[in-house]
Amino acid sequence: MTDQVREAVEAQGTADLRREQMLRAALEVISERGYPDTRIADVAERTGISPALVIYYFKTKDQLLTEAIRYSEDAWYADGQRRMSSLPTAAARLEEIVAMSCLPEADPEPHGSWLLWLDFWAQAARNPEVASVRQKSDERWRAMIASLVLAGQEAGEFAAVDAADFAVSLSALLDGLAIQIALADPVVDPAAAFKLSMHFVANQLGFDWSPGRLTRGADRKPRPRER
Amino acid sequence: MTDQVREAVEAQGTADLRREQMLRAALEVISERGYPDTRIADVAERTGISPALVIYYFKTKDQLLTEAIRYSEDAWYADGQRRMSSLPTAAARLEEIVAMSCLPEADPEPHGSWLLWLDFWAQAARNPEVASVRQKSDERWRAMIASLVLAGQEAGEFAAVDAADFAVSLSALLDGLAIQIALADPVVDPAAAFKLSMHFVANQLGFDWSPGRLTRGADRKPRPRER
DNA sequence: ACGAGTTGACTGAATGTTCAGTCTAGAAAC
DNA sequence: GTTTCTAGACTGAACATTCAGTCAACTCGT
Repeated sequence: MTDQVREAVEAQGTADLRREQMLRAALEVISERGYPDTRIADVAERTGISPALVIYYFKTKDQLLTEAIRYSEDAWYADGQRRMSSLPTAAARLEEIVAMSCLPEADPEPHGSWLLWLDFWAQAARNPEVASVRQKSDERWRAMIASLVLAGQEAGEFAAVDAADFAVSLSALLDGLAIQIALADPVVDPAAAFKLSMHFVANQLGFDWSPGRLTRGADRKPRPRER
Repeated sequence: MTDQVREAVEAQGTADLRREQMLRAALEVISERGYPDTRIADVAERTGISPALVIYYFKTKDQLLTEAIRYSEDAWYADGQRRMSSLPTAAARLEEIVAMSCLPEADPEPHGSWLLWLDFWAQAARNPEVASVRQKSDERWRAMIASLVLAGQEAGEFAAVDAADFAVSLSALLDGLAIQIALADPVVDPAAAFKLSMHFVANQLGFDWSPGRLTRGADRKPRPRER
């Protein structure tokens, strides 16, 4: 662990490393305590530095938290792109996306990322900075879905639905299910959410899908952690 | 105004009246400032009383806010029941439900109720009291949808889909769209959300639906306010 | 009918805590 | 030897909650 850190220190400037450590720590704390109850002191402690240093890097608490959210968003999106890049068909990529939204998989903190979304949304309601991050993120997300649909249609995999409308619907559905998953609703577990989503997708796009077609979770090698 | 208040005082105990005033004030403040930034002083000021009295009625701030949310939930659900009761077909009732989730209509505070949901979810993530309120509320909501579907199926209006699955999907879709609406996403306005939802419903349940079938918003008499 | 007791609603002024952000000065890097 | 990092101690403000009591409306014994 210390070695990893040291390597990283060599690799990039101390400053950048520190920044990232703090951002990551901030994300951890946010998902544990919630955005409003996250204290500078928590982030400092987890990073192993003094609270003053946090303020030195990020002028204000708000900036720290906002940047943390931006960081998380970017990581999530990049992760999506990376995962999809290795899959051949549009259908498989769509399935990967849906899985990413529904299934915890190798995620370390049990419900971490999902809870983050809830705070994120609530914060976006009043904080314009956060609102703009969220808006862009959603835009990207929908664009990703839409372009996948278009690709699938060109390849003859999918029926001719309106890609933009489909993107809005699917992303909304996934968001709604994510809420239930994040809050551990007894009737909507991840697997059920995944199945429902895929049925929706297959039905709308007119292709066949049955559960377990891709053996998820069994044959995956441990991915490098991020977020 | 003073007369109304006086009447109300006669009608029910002073205590109950006060409670309700505070709960309503709390909801207003929550949707303006957000749950975490709601101060007891705000609620007191809006009710025209001293902060101490708020604590006198609700032992802690947390209790006040939790009860406010419960109050709001109950009102919303009761409103749904009331609205549906006057509609003849299952399809019309479903449409009413969807409209209630998507369209601001005569709602006074512009985005009030929707923002409330975001805070509500975020809060449910860590506050068990709130979590249980949310859970029950969602249960009710899905049960309402499912029973509507069953009724429609018995009446021969709807196709034979699994009612429970449909309820989960529709409520998730509506939640997801509600987020976009609450956060004023430029591409997902209420009307578009309504249309998308109804297409989903009609498609799943196998009936025809075209926008504007029921002339919404034109022929409605002003309903008594609540929430 | 009336005044001493009783109760419930209510308040203003503390109290105490929790934090974000500042200040000063030392260590390290360049 | 100056700039960049870093920490510890500190301040000031914002709040939730407590406390000690006021005030009005009642009961009920006489």
